[in-house]
Amino acid sequence: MDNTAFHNAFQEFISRKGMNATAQRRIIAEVFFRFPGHHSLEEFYQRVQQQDPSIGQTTVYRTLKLLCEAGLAMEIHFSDGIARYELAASDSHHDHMVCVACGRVIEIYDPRIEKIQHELARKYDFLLRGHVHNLYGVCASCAAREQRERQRADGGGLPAEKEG
Amino acid sequence: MDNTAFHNAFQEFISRKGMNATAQRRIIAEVFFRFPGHHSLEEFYQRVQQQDPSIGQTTVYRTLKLLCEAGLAMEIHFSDGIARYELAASDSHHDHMVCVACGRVIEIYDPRIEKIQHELARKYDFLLRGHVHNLYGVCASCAAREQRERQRADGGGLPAEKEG
DNA sequence: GGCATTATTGAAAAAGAATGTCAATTCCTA
DNA sequence: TAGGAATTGACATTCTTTTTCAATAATGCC
Repeated sequence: MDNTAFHNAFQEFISRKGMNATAQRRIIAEVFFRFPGHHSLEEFYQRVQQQDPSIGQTTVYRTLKLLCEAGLAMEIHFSDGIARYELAASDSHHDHMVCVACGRVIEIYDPRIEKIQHELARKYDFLLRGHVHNLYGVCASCAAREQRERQRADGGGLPAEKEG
Repeated sequence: MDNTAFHNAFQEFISRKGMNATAQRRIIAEVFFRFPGHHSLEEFYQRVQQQDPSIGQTTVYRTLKLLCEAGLAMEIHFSDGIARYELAASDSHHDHMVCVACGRVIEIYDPRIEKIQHELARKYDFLLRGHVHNLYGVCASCAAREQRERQRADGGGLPAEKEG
């Protein structure tokens, strides 16, 4: 996979802002573009450390913010309160099915939604940069577990005579 | 608006779990059911304080978690890292068009998306509790402003002969 | 190439939010 | 109403995000 276009876009943003293209920024951007999926600051920091242990967490943090400003990254939130970052490329998708019980995340993709999103952007006169689309619910196994717990609670608490 | 059904559901959950129905829990649930929209712990706490200043933040926090467990509340995250809670009623919509430049938020609603969401939940065997759907982009006026700034940046650096 | 200026870095501290602790209080059952 | 368990609320702790600031590195100028 070639990420030249991303690097160029970042470079261009950096110089337009009158900022310096430093080795740290290059390495962090590199890691970001090559590490698919949505990851926390900590996870990116670990990866960056492998590349160059001298780079600090603060710099990773700031560079991720910078990538967001440049429109190349997106900060997304599931339900655990930890910020995650992922590629905000127009062909990357941010549709997730999140289990509120166990935290499991399934990536989903439906071209119809993409199509409608573009329609809506046109309707409201927006230049679409990305989106976050999280469906929250309870996955099958957690639903089953909750069901069992509910039954145990009924059965254990007091022998229920009444129905419903 | 009558929230009896919600209160009953909460009551039922409380007793099913073998928990006590306390005055605090009743007041907090009351505030939650009557305070429309998505609010942070702090905001709910303020409201509860008005009702009963003796109730502590911890109890509000715990009761909101309880409401989530009961499937009556949902914890949602925008992009500021603060957890917000809102009614997990099936008819609540969370679709927003957000301008990343000026922060303007337009509420959107498209029944086709709702329909697809239910389809997807079925496909992945999830019990849907709610969703967050944010489209991020640049609104028309901000896009125009950014365009001007880009041109000024070009013009300022070196006298540009070419037209964009 | 060397120097001054300015931006950037990274360790540590601060700020902020979420969660845990525990003695005091309240609630439920008998 | 008494006993035992659950709950409460002030505070402490943990965890993440953000700021601070002295040291360092990059850029432009000569």
